[in-house]
Amino acid sequence: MPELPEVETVRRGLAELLPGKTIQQVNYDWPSSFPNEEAAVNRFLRGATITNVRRRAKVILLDLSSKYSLVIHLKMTGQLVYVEAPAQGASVRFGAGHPTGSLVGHLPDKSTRVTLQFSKRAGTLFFNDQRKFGWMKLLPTPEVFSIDFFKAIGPEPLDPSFTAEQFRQRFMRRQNTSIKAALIDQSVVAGIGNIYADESLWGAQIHPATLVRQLTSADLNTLFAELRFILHKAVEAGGSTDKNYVNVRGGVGSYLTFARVFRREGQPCFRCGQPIQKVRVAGRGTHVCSNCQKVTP
DNA sequence: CACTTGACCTGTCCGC
DNA sequence: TGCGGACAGGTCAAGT
Repeated sequence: MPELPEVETVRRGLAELLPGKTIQQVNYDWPSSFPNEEAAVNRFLRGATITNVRRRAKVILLDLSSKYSLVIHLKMTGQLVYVEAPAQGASVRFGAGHPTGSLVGHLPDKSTRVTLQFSKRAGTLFFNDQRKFGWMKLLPTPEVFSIDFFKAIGPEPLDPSFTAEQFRQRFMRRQNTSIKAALIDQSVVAGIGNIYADESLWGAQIHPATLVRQLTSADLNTLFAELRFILHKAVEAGGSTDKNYVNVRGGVGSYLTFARVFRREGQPCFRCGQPIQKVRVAGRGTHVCSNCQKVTP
Protein backbone atom coordinates (compact mmCIF):
# COMPACT_ATOMS: atom_id res chain seq x y z
CA MET A 1 0.00 0.00 0.00
CA PRO A 2 2.74 2.48 0.58
CA GLU A 3 3.21 4.11 -2.83
CA LEU A 4 5.37 7.08 -3.76
CA PRO A 5 3.50 9.69 -1.62
CA GLU A 6 3.47 7.48 1.49
CA VAL A 7 7.13 6.53 1.13
CA GLU A 8 8.07 10.17 0.50
CA THR A 9 6.15 11.18 3.65
CA VAL A 10 8.06 8.58 5.67
CA ARG A 11 11.34 9.75 4.12
CA ARG A 12 10.65 13.35 5.14
CA GLY A 13 9.81 12.28 8.67
CA LEU A 14 12.98 10.23 8.97
CA ALA A 15 15.08 13.00 7.43
CA GLU A 16 14.01 15.32 10.25
CA LEU A 17 14.73 12.78 12.97
CA LEU A 18 17.60 10.47 12.10
CA PRO A 19 20.68 12.22 10.65
CA GLY A 20 23.35 12.42 13.33
CA LYS A 21 21.91 9.57 15.38
CA THR A 22 24.08 6.53 16.06
CA ILE A 23 22.71 2.98 16.04
CA GLN A 24 23.54 1.27 19.30
CA GLN A 25 21.47 -1.89 19.20
CA VAL A 26 19.77 -3.93 16.45
CA ASN A 27 17.13 -6.60 17.06
CA TYR A 28 15.36 -8.70 14.42
CA ASP A 29 13.16 -11.77 14.45
CA TRP A 30 12.31 -12.79 10.88
CA PRO A 31 14.98 -13.72 8.26
CA SER A 32 13.20 -12.50 5.14
CA SER A 33 12.44 -9.15 6.78
CA PHE A 34 16.13 -8.63 7.60
CA PRO A 35 18.21 -10.75 5.17
CA ASN A 36 21.65 -9.72 6.42
CA GLU A 37 24.72 -11.59 7.70
CA GLU A 38 25.33 -11.20 11.41
CA ALA A 39 28.93 -10.21 10.68
CA ALA A 40 27.89 -7.42 8.32
CA VAL A 41 25.37 -6.16 10.86
CA ASN A 42 28.07 -5.97 13.51
CA ARG A 43 30.61 -4.29 11.23
CA PHE A 44 28.47 -1.85 9.28
CA LEU A 45 25.23 -1.23 11.16
CA ARG A 46 25.93 -1.37 14.89
CA GLY A 47 27.83 1.74 15.87
CA ALA A 48 27.18 3.50 12.55
CA THR A 49 25.78 7.03 12.37
CA ILE A 50 22.97 7.90 9.94
CA THR A 51 24.17 10.57 7.56
CA ASN A 52 21.36 10.93 5.03
CA VAL A 53 17.84 9.69 4.20
CA ARG A 54 16.94 9.21 0.53
CA ARG A 55 14.12 7.74 -1.55
CA ARG A 56 14.06 6.08 -4.98
CA ALA A 57 10.74 4.69 -6.24
CA LYS A 58 9.08 3.06 -3.19
CA VAL A 59 12.38 2.41 -1.44
CA ILE A 60 13.97 4.33 1.44
CA LEU A 61 17.75 4.51 1.84
CA LEU A 62 19.39 5.24 5.18
CA ASP A 63 22.99 6.17 4.39
CA LEU A 64 25.46 5.30 7.14
CA SER A 65 28.87 6.56 8.24
CA SER A 66 30.18 3.02 7.57
CA LYS A 67 29.73 3.65 3.81
CA TYR A 68 26.88 1.16 3.85
CA SER A 69 23.19 1.96 3.42
CA LEU A 70 20.14 0.33 4.92
CA VAL A 71 17.82 -0.18 1.94
CA ILE A 72 14.18 -0.48 3.02
CA HIS A 73 11.08 -1.63 1.12
CA LEU A 74 7.79 -1.43 3.02
CA LYS A 75 5.84 -3.48 0.43
CA MET A 76 2.21 -3.80 1.57
CA THR A 77 2.09 -3.42 5.33
CA GLY A 78 5.49 -2.09 6.38
CA GLN A 79 5.74 0.77 8.85
CA LEU A 80 8.70 2.78 10.18
CA VAL A 81 7.72 4.31 13.49
CA TYR A 82 10.00 6.39 15.71
CA VAL A 83 9.58 6.83 19.44
CA GLU A 84 11.68 8.89 21.82
CA ALA A 85 12.20 6.06 24.24
CA PRO A 86 14.46 3.05 24.67
CA ALA A 87 13.68 -0.21 22.83
CA GLN A 88 11.98 -1.82 25.81
CA GLY A 89 8.82 -0.15 24.65
CA ALA A 90 6.76 2.96 24.30
CA SER A 91 3.21 4.07 23.63
CA VAL A 92 2.38 5.40 20.20
CA ARG A 93 -0.76 7.24 19.17
CA PHE A 94 -1.56 5.13 16.11
CA GLY A 95 -4.02 6.80 13.80
CA ALA A 96 -3.31 10.28 15.14
CA GLY A 97 -4.89 12.80 12.82
CA HIS A 98 -7.72 10.53 11.73
CA PRO A 99 -11.26 12.01 11.95
CA THR A 100 -12.54 8.97 13.82
CA GLY A 101 -9.92 9.42 16.50
CA SER A 102 -6.76 7.64 17.45
CA LEU A 103 -5.70 4.45 19.05
CA VAL A 104 -2.91 4.15 21.52
CA GLY A 105 -0.62 1.23 20.77
CA HIS A 106 2.56 -0.08 22.30
CA LEU A 107 5.79 -0.91 20.50
CA PRO A 108 7.29 -3.37 19.96
CA ASP A 109 4.20 -5.40 19.11
CA LYS A 110 3.67 -8.73 17.33
CA SER A 111 4.25 -7.13 13.91
CA THR A 112 7.65 -5.66 14.88
CA ARG A 113 10.35 -7.26 12.69
CA VAL A 114 13.36 -5.01 13.32
CA THR A 115 14.24 -2.59 16.13
CA LEU A 116 17.01 0.01 15.85
CA GLN A 117 17.89 1.66 19.13
CA PHE A 118 19.95 4.85 19.01
CA SER A 119 22.70 5.67 21.47
CA LYS A 120 22.59 8.46 24.07
CA ARG A 121 18.89 7.82 24.69
CA ALA A 122 18.15 9.25 21.22
CA GLY A 123 15.08 7.09 20.65
CA THR A 124 14.12 3.91 18.77
CA LEU A 125 13.00 3.13 15.23
CA PHE A 126 10.61 0.18 14.80
CA PHE A 127 10.12 -1.63 11.49
CA ASN A 128 6.67 -3.23 11.75
CA ASP A 129 5.34 -5.43 8.96
CA GLN A 130 2.24 -7.51 9.50
CA ARG A 131 2.49 -9.51 6.27
CA LYS A 132 6.30 -9.87 6.22
CA PHE A 133 6.67 -8.87 2.55
CA GLY A 134 8.90 -5.89 3.32
CA TRP A 135 12.65 -5.99 3.88
CA MET A 136 15.70 -4.08 5.14
CA LYS A 137 18.95 -4.86 3.32
CA LEU A 138 22.40 -3.67 4.26
CA LEU A 139 24.42 -2.80 1.13
CA PRO A 140 27.56 -0.80 0.32
CA THR A 141 26.36 2.74 -0.48
CA PRO A 142 28.01 2.96 -3.93
CA GLU A 143 26.34 -0.32 -4.94
CA VAL A 144 22.76 0.23 -3.83
CA PHE A 145 21.45 1.13 -7.28
CA SER A 146 23.17 -1.90 -8.83
CA ILE A 147 20.87 -4.43 -7.18
CA ASP A 148 18.34 -6.22 -9.38
CA PHE A 149 15.47 -4.30 -7.83
CA PHE A 150 16.70 -0.94 -9.12
CA LYS A 151 17.93 -2.12 -12.53
CA ALA A 152 14.42 -2.21 -13.98
CA ILE A 153 12.95 0.85 -12.26
CA GLY A 154 11.65 3.68 -14.45
CA PRO A 155 12.04 7.43 -13.89
CA GLU A 156 10.70 9.39 -10.93
CA PRO A 157 7.35 10.89 -11.97
CA LEU A 158 7.83 14.02 -9.83
CA ASP A 159 11.32 14.75 -11.14
CA PRO A 160 10.96 18.26 -12.65
CA SER A 161 13.04 17.21 -15.66
CA PHE A 162 10.65 14.34 -16.53
CA THR A 163 8.60 15.46 -19.53
CA ALA A 164 5.29 14.42 -21.10
CA GLU A 165 7.24 13.35 -24.17
CA GLN A 166 9.38 10.97 -22.07
CA PHE A 167 6.28 9.75 -20.26
CA ARG A 168 4.59 8.80 -23.57
CA GLN A 169 7.77 7.11 -24.79
CA ARG A 170 7.86 4.85 -21.72
CA PHE A 171 4.55 3.26 -22.76
CA MET A 172 5.74 2.33 -26.26
CA ARG A 173 6.80 -1.19 -25.32
CA ARG A 174 3.55 -1.89 -23.42
CA GLN A 175 1.16 -1.37 -26.34
CA ASN A 176 -0.90 -4.52 -25.87
CA THR A 177 -1.64 -4.31 -22.18
CA SER A 178 -4.13 -2.23 -20.23
CA ILE A 179 -3.18 1.30 -19.26
CA LYS A 180 -3.63 0.32 -15.61
CA ALA A 181 -1.18 -2.59 -15.87
CA ALA A 182 1.33 -0.27 -17.57
CA LEU A 183 0.89 2.48 -14.95
CA ILE A 184 1.59 0.19 -12.00
CA ASP A 185 4.54 -1.43 -13.85
CA GLN A 186 7.55 0.00 -11.99
CA SER A 187 9.76 -0.30 -15.07
CA VAL A 188 7.57 2.18 -16.95
CA VAL A 189 7.33 4.86 -14.26
CA ALA A 190 8.43 4.50 -10.62
CA GLY A 191 6.29 4.66 -7.53
CA ILE A 192 2.71 4.22 -8.75
CA GLY A 193 0.46 1.62 -7.16
CA ASN A 194 -3.22 0.82 -7.03
CA ILE A 195 -4.50 3.99 -5.36
CA TYR A 196 -2.85 6.63 -7.55
CA ALA A 197 -3.33 4.62 -10.75
CA ASP A 198 -7.12 4.63 -10.21
CA GLU A 199 -7.17 8.26 -9.10
CA SER A 200 -5.17 9.59 -12.05
CA LEU A 201 -7.12 7.54 -14.62
CA TRP A 202 -10.38 9.03 -13.29
CA GLY A 203 -8.84 12.49 -13.64
CA ALA A 204 -7.83 11.78 -17.23
CA GLN A 205 -11.24 10.18 -18.00
CA ILE A 206 -9.56 7.01 -19.23
CA HIS A 207 -11.03 3.61 -18.40
CA PRO A 208 -8.33 1.49 -16.68
CA ALA A 209 -8.96 -1.46 -19.04
CA THR A 210 -8.19 0.62 -22.14
CA LEU A 211 -5.29 -0.87 -24.08
CA VAL A 212 -2.27 1.40 -24.33
CA ARG A 213 -2.36 1.23 -28.14
CA GLN A 214 -5.89 2.65 -28.10
CA LEU A 215 -4.71 5.86 -26.42
CA THR A 216 -3.80 9.01 -28.31
CA SER A 217 -0.87 11.29 -27.49
CA ALA A 218 -3.41 13.74 -26.09
CA ASP A 219 -4.79 11.04 -23.75
CA LEU A 220 -1.29 10.28 -22.44
CA ASN A 221 -0.48 13.97 -22.04
CA THR A 222 -3.62 14.40 -19.94
CA LEU A 223 -2.77 11.32 -17.90
CA PHE A 224 0.74 12.66 -17.28
CA ALA A 225 -0.64 15.95 -15.99
CA GLU A 226 -3.26 14.23 -13.81
CA LEU A 227 -0.72 11.82 -12.39
CA ARG A 228 1.63 14.62 -11.36
CA PHE A 229 -1.27 16.63 -9.91
CA ILE A 230 -2.50 13.65 -7.86
CA LEU A 231 0.97 12.70 -6.61
CA HIS A 232 1.70 16.28 -5.54
CA LYS A 233 -1.68 16.50 -3.82
CA ALA A 234 -1.08 13.18 -2.03
CA VAL A 235 2.41 14.16 -0.82
CA GLU A 236 0.88 17.39 0.50
CA ALA A 237 -1.79 15.31 2.32
CA GLY A 238 0.83 13.02 3.88
CA GLY A 239 -0.28 10.08 1.74
CA SER A 240 -3.30 7.77 2.02
CA THR A 241 -4.19 5.66 5.03
CA ASP A 242 -6.38 2.79 3.90
CA LYS A 243 -5.58 0.13 6.49
CA ASN A 244 -1.98 -0.09 7.65
CA TYR A 245 -0.13 2.99 6.53
CA VAL A 246 1.15 5.39 9.19
CA ASN A 247 3.92 7.99 9.16
CA VAL A 248 6.99 7.97 11.42
CA ARG A 249 4.95 9.32 14.34
CA GLY A 250 2.12 6.81 13.92
CA GLY A 251 -0.19 9.38 12.32
CA VAL A 252 -2.37 8.82 9.26
CA GLY A 253 -2.34 10.41 5.79
CA SER A 254 -5.40 12.37 4.69
CA TYR A 255 -5.44 11.92 0.89
CA LEU A 256 -8.46 9.58 0.99
CA THR A 257 -10.66 12.46 2.18
CA PHE A 258 -9.97 13.96 -1.30
CA ALA A 259 -10.14 10.67 -3.24
CA ARG A 260 -12.40 10.69 -6.30
CA VAL A 261 -12.75 6.93 -6.87
CA PHE A 262 -10.54 4.89 -4.53
CA ARG A 263 -12.71 3.16 -1.87
CA ARG A 264 -15.74 5.11 -3.16
CA GLU A 265 -17.59 2.18 -4.78
CA GLY A 266 -21.34 2.81 -4.78
CA GLN A 267 -20.93 6.53 -4.12
CA PRO A 268 -21.74 9.15 -6.76
CA CYS A 269 -19.07 10.21 -9.25
CA PHE A 270 -18.04 13.83 -8.58
CA ARG A 271 -18.21 14.52 -12.32
CA CYS A 272 -21.42 12.86 -13.49
CA GLY A 273 -23.22 11.54 -10.40
CA GLN A 274 -23.32 7.90 -11.51
CA PRO A 275 -22.19 5.36 -8.89
CA ILE A 276 -18.50 4.47 -8.80
CA GLN A 277 -17.95 0.79 -9.58
CA LYS A 278 -15.34 -1.65 -8.36
CA VAL A 279 -14.11 -4.01 -11.07
CA ARG A 280 -11.04 -6.16 -11.68
CA VAL A 281 -8.31 -4.95 -14.06
CA ALA A 282 -4.75 -6.26 -14.30
CA GLY A 283 -5.50 -8.57 -11.38
CA ARG A 284 -6.24 -5.65 -9.07
CA GLY A 285 -9.36 -4.24 -7.48
CA THR A 286 -10.05 -1.21 -9.65
CA HIS A 287 -12.29 1.79 -9.00
CA VAL A 288 -13.91 3.40 -12.01
CA CYS A 289 -16.78 5.58 -13.21
CA SER A 290 -17.79 3.58 -16.26
CA ASN A 291 -20.01 6.45 -17.38
CA CYS A 292 -17.34 9.09 -17.80
CA GLN A 293 -14.19 6.95 -18.11
CA LYS A 294 -14.79 5.62 -21.62
CA VAL A 295 -12.77 2.85 -23.22
CA THR A 296 -11.32 4.55 -26.28
CA PRO A 297 -12.70 2.69 -29.34
C1' DC B 1 10.19 -10.75 -25.68
C1' DA B 2 5.47 -9.46 -24.04
C1' DC B 3 2.30 -10.55 -20.93
C1' DT B 4 -0.23 -13.18 -17.14
C1' DT B 5 -0.50 -15.88 -13.04
C1' DG B 6 0.91 -17.69 -8.60
C1' DA B 7 3.70 -17.27 -4.39
C1' DC B 8 5.15 -14.78 -0.54
C1' DC B 9 2.29 -13.68 4.30
C1' DT B 10 -1.34 -12.28 7.91
C1' DG B 11 -5.62 -10.21 9.26
C1' DT B 12 -10.32 -9.25 8.16
C1' DC B 13 -14.67 -10.05 6.40
C1' DC B 14 -18.47 -12.84 4.54
C1' DG B 15 -21.45 -16.80 4.00
C1' DC B 16 -22.82 -21.11 6.00
C1' DT C 1 -19.85 -19.18 17.53
C1' DG C 2 -16.54 -21.35 14.49
C1' DC C 3 -14.65 -22.37 10.00
C1' DG C 4 -13.34 -22.15 5.21
C1' DG C 5 -12.44 -19.27 1.65
C1' DA C 6 -11.96 -14.87 -0.75
C1' DC C 7 -9.62 -10.73 -0.53
C1' DA C 8 -6.17 -7.00 0.29
C1' DG C 9 -1.87 -5.68 -3.59
C1' DG C 10 4.14 -4.82 -4.27
C1' DT C 11 7.34 -7.57 -6.44
C1' DC C 12 9.53 -11.66 -8.30
C1' DA C 13 9.70 -16.23 -10.34
C1' DA C 14 7.60 -19.19 -13.34
C1' DG C 15 4.24 -19.91 -16.63
C1' DT C 16 1.88 -19.26 -21.55
